[in-house]
Amino acid sequence: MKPSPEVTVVWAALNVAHRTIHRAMNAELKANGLPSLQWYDVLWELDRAEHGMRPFELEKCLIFDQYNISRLLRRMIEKNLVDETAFGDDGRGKVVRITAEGREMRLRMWEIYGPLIQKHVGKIAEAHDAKEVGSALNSLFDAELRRPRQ
Amino acid sequence: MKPSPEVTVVWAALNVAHRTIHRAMNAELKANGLPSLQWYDVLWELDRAEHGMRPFELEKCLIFDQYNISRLLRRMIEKNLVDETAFGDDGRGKVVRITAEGREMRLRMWEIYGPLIQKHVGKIAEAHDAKEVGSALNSLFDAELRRPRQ
DNA sequence: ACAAAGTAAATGCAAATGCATGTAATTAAT
DNA sequence: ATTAATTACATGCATTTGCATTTACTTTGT
Repeated sequence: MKPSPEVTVVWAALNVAHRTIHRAMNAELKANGLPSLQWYDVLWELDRAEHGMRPFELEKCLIFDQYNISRLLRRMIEKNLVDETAFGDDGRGKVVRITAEGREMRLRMWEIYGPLIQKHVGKIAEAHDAKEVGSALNSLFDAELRRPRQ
Repeated sequence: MKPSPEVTVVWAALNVAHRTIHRAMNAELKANGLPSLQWYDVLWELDRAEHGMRPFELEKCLIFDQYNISRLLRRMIEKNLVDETAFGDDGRGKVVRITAEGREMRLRMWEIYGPLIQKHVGKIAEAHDAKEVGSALNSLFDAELRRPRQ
């Protein structure tokens, strides 16, 4: 079935908005000597997880590929933002936790990132109903693992 | 300035929607032996350009980095989807054009891609005003180079 | 109990990307 | 007219990603 013009417009706009904003944010983070948004997402999920998380949980809730989570975690562990411990109940598994240093890093990132969200995405609230748009976008994917985000 | 919760929800939803849909579409294209959405975007822009385009124009309208466009075009030229000719008026420049094979490829991709847009993004039209959402998303970036898209 | 199937995570190798810089041509400045 | 600054595009090198496969357990089926 061919896509309707309205739907196509949504898709095109979604792409452009995402790319433009994402690249601007990453550039700004980098300019401040901070890691990328990817790292923020991991830190944020781990910061909220009371008892750490399994890599496969991160994989699902952040929509990463398994091998990417695996390697990203290794890099973050090397930087002491995250640590890992074996998971007793299942010999294959492990649990990753954010470190104190990781929490600090997340906060430093948030000082930059938070205002950037408002700057780039806040425009939407000027002429549109942000709640409506958020809910519309949320309807676009099958949510199983969604947890509220800061 | 800290971001408002509504705005943050829009941003989070924008990210999840984009990633989920993008990865599903690319997976489907690959499963059909077709190139990625990136390639589609280039083919589409070139298909509409009557007299070819300069790489720097593609760079701007597709929001690519200069070196990425440069290398992407090289790969597409190697596959005979695109060809290049020197640009007479400016010795530094060149003009790239879609080939007949490139047009064919775009159509083959569109047969898969079009329905996927409807499938993944069409949901939005069930419970929301797609035009409103499209316009809201379009308000998120400063558009200079926007041209309507199929 | 044992083999077969499934799941969690890591990894070797190839391809793509990011970053800095290079090359060549054009435009601006004095 | 010469030099300096800018623009268009390419590229070497390091990092990251994608893909396929591997390793090490666990669960299921008989």
